[in-house]
Amino acid sequence: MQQDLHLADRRNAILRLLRGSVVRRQEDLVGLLHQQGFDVTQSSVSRDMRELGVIKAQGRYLPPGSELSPVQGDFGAVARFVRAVLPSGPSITVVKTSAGAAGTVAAVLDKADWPEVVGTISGDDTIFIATQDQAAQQRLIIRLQSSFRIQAA
Amino acid sequence: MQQDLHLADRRNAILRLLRGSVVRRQEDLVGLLHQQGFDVTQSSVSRDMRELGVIKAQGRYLPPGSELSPVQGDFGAVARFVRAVLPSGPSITVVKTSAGAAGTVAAVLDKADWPEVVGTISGDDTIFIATQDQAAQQRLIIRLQSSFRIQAA
DNA sequence: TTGTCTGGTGCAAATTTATGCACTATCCTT
DNA sequence: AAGGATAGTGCATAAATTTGCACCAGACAA
Repeated sequence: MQQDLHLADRRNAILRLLRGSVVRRQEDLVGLLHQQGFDVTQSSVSRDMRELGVIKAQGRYLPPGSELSPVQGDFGAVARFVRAVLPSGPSITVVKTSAGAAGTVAAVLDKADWPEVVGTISGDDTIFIATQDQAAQQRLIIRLQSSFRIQAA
Repeated sequence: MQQDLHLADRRNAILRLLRGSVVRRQEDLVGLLHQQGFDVTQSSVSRDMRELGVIKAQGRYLPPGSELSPVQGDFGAVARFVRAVLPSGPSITVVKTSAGAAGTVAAVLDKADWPEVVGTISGDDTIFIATQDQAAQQRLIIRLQSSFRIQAA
């Protein structure tokens, strides 16, 4: 199939468009492609998406390589300060952060107002989180690890 | 909203399920959740997805942190061997790979049979790709960078 | 307690996305 | 040159996801 310029060009255009603009629906892409002279229907765009390995996240389409940037709430912003999440006994969970960042991270946690959290206090690089019991603690840890994308202790 | 155990538990369960199984439709998730005792409809799952920042790629749902999806075709498998993509004049593009990997990478490229490629030859850690003209070369470079997820030269 | 307010939900309808089928242009093989 | 595969596509339709609306339960203030 050497010389199917149309298809190849269109797919490159799609990748470029996804990088440059916010595309929420395949129809949007159809419109943008039309502006650039590509006469194509949503059907083909749907197939292109699959072929290119395009990702849909937070309600928008993103090109394959793009880092899952659009963070998740405020967590993405502080995730890099979090060093570890460790249980201490059945109801206390300790979050270690880089120096001076505990307050910032704790603020985000407080704001999140998670149901399993009874209370938190934070020092310079450490946060103590109290949960009602071990079950809640386990849920909390799963959630923390997920939110900050860290590996299990 | 302190103590909405139901919702919090369900969302943690969703994250766990997404990590452990291949979920292609929200209905699948509804089924899995039912098995675990969560009585919920697809509507709520849809909302959970948005809230959790779940990603949909290659036709399946993935938890937020999960690193860039299960490769795209064969490219994912060899992407880590690719060191750089550089233009040489208006029609030759050079791909640098780790020692000994050029052949493997070239094989994948040949198999892809991209329209803008006229021909390729490979050494031990270098691949030369010939394109018809500069326009094709540019499209090729964009495509290579996208496929191998490397930053522009 | 009683009246408000708010978050979470299901239902059903609207919107989006995926796909079966038919058709065309090309490429290959003979 | 002819016949038979194949890829790419649009159309129409099926399948999947999102969303407006109404309702309900718990939290709060008076």
